[in-house]
Parts: sequence; C-alpha cells; structure tokens
Amino acid sequence: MSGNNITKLSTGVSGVKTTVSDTDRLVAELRRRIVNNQMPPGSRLREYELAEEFNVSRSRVRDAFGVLEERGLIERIPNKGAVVMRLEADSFLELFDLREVLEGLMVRLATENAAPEYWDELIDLFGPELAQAVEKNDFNAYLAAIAKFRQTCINAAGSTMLAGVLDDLYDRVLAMTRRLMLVPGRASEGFRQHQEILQAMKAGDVVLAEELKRANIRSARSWFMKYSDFLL
Amino acid sequence: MSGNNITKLSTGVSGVKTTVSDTDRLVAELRRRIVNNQMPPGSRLREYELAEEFNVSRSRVRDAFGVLEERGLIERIPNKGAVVMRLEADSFLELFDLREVLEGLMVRLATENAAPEYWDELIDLFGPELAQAVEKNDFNAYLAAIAKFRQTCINAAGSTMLAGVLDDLYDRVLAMTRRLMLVPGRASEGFRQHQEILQAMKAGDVVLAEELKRANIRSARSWFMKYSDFLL
DNA sequence: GCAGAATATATTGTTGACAATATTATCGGC
DNA sequence: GCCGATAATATTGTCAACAATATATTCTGC
Repeated sequence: MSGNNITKLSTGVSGVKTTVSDTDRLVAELRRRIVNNQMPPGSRLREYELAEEFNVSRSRVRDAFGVLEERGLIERIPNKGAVVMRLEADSFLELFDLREVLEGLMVRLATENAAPEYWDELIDLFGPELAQAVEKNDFNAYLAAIAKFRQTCINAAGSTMLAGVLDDLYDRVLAMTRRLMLVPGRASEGFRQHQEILQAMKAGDVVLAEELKRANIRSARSWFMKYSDFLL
Repeated sequence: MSGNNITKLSTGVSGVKTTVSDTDRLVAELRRRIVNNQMPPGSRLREYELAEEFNVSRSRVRDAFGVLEERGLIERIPNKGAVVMRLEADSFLELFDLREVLEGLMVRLATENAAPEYWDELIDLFGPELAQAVEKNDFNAYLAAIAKFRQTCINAAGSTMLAGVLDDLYDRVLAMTRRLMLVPGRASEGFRQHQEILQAMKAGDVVLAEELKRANIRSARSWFMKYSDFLL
C-alpha cells in the first residue's frame, strides 16, 4: 500500500470539500469516539496503535491529531503524546456564553433568509410524536431532531464563516448536550423551547426568534449550573 | 540538523502552550505575510521553496499548511498545492456579522469582570495624542492601539474559548481593518467610537458597552458596503 | 528492603526517499 | 501556424527507517 489514496466522494453537508482522505476518515471516527465517551477525557491516544487499527501510516494519524488539537478535542504534549481534553466547569460556562450569541445569530440569519414554508418540515418533526419520545426518555430521537434543527438553520443562515465557527464548537456542544439531557425535566423543557423558536421563525419574527434561542441557551446554562455536581 | 527541535519559550499571550516549534514559527511568519498582503490572495505556496527558505524539512511546512488551512487562510487542493484564500465580499459581510456578536460578548464579559481602574491605561492611550495621529493618517499607531484594546478586553473577559474563536478570525479581521482604515473618515470615526466604548466600560455599564461595541461593528460594516468597490 | 543510578523499552518527532499526480514542453501531422 | 498526443519536469502525497525523548525495569550499594 503506497502512494496517494484519496477517494472521490461528496461530503454532502454543504461542503466545499469534495474529497475525503484517510486523514478525514480518521478525524471523523476519533471525533465520534471522543464525543461518545468511548474515549473518556484523559485517555491516551497512541499513534502506532491507531495506525495499525485503521491500516494507515503513522503520518496520517499524526495529521488527524493535528486537526483534533486545533479543534480543542485533544491535547498534545511534546514527546509525551496526545490525551483527550478534559472539559472543566469553567469551559462549559464559557461555551454557553458563546453558544448564546452564536446560535442566536444563526437563528436570526436563518429567519431573515428562509421563507415561512421552509420551517414546516422541522415543525412537523418537533410534533407530538417526538414529544412522546422525549417523555419516554428516547434520547437518540431527540438528539437527532436537535441535530437536524441545527443543520437546517445553518443551511438557511447561509454564512459559511458562522457555520465554520459553530462546527468548531460542535463536538463540545454535543458532549455537553448528551449529558445535560439526562437531567430529569431538561429534555422536555428544551423540546418546548424549540417548538416556540420554530413558531417565531415561521412567523418571520426575527427579533423574537433570536431572543428565544438565546433564552434557550441561558436556560440550559442554568440547568447545568444547578446540576454541575452530577454532570462533571 | 536532525531529531527534535523544540525550544522552550513562553508565548506570552495568555497561552497554555509553553513551547514553540519550527511549525509554530512557520505558521506565524506565513500568517504575517498573508495578512500584510506580501502574499496576496491567489498566491501559490510551494512546499519545497518554503522548506529551503526556512531551513526546515517539507514535513514542517506541510504541518504549517495544515493549521493555516484550518484557520481558513489558505486553501489546499489535492496534488495541486496551497493558495492564499481569496476573500470575497460575501465573506466580509459574514465576518462583520460574527464580529458584532462576538466582540459584543467580549466587551460585555470584560466590563463585568474588570474594575473601573483597569481601563485607565486604555483610556489614556485613546487620548488626544492618538487622536492627532489618526488625523494625520498615522495608521500604524492606530492599528497598534486597536490591537491593544482587543487584547486588553480579551484578557479581562477571561474566556479562553472566546479568545480562541476571536483568534481564529483575527487574521481576516486584521486584513480587512487595514484596508477599511484607508477610507477617508473611517479611522477617526472608529477612534471616537472606541473612546465612547471605553467610557461605558469604565462606568461599568455592561449593556451600553456591549451595544456600543456592536454599533461600532455595524458602522464599520456600512462603511465597507459603501466603499466595497474600492476595497475588494 | 529501599533509594538512586543505570539500562532497557515504549513512544513520539523528524527526515529523506520514492510514488502519484499535475503542469509544462516537445513533437508530428495537417 | 495550430491542434492533439506524448514525453519531460515540477510538485505534492505517502511511507518506512532512524533520532530523540520519556517511561518502566533492573541493578547496586547500603
């Protein structure tokens, strides 16, 4: 096995990139493992080990580590190796502050740009069926719906830069959301908030939609602070 | 020359990193050249060429390209090479939207955290002397003052995540600021706005400070739109 | 048995050589 | 002279071997 190894493939997600390399696949898989806590914070990542597992050279693993580090998912200490970044309470709070202004902007731009009908699909998704699933603690369904909401908004917002920044933070947001959802009552509250936001967006009420989204994050923040002892 | 080559050195800027590698130095220098337009958009970056110039191996250059790409300063096309990213009008407008919420947040957090006296130094810096320099089109002095303002705020805000996001965008902000300053009248207006923001910050008026900073960016945005024909 | 030095092992950091690909130059036919 | 095919060159992509460093183990004197 030698030489170049880039398979043509569209990434699907509004991407400019049309090729996916070994490095990209590595990054994706390692991201997944870290966010899913299969590799909990503090875990060591050994280059050779991963190189063998994925049948790639150490250089690819090393490249992947580079972007993972840039994204703040791992920490690299010279000559010692890479460990999964530990998320402190402080950085969670910082993350909420950032999300408040950024996701608020996202919703504002999306509301400005999209026609009212654009939101019908999402409004349908956030319907009675999902409501029941949330009550029954079907977190995967809820998580998928939230991801869909996010992606639909980003597409409508139409700002590649905003999309990039949100994407940079996404891993950490996901890691936190997964935990926060476990707190009794939070999921159903978040669900209702999303319904309200969607109504405002369909109504084209730019200001209200942004404010509701910001309130949504602030609410999540206060839940987090209340239960931080359990969540960290 | 072979083997590891990492010189111990503190980065100074509130950094967690305490070492600076060849790659880091490369990134810094290339950033500088790109932002200063010594490497205008569309320029091609050849790996071997740079490797020779900096007396490093191509791998280091390649690593540097990786972070430059992640930062959106260059674009890498497989088997073709790296070119300096071309900044389109759209992305400038996107950048203004982002700056409005992010720098607003920066000022808000900074105002919340810092004591009134903290701002005296900056208020002094943005005094009559600098005002005169701005009138005389001494752009370097103004640019340095703005950079100082930014850094002081980031330090006071105390959010490493926000600092990271702002840093990611900094190169593009700088590139744009340098051009926008050339527009007659913009620099002195921006100067006055910074004075007002600082007054609000010293007064501890969190809401007003944030709103003034946001207005500052919106104002810059409208100047840009008006003169975009000359600036692009 | 234990602290500290010396050795062995594991792991990361770096490089130069080679493969794959794209770009440019050359050449023959019309 | 111009166009397409073919060869030559330049440039990037990948890897495997080696160097440097950190960690674990063994040894030694007490």
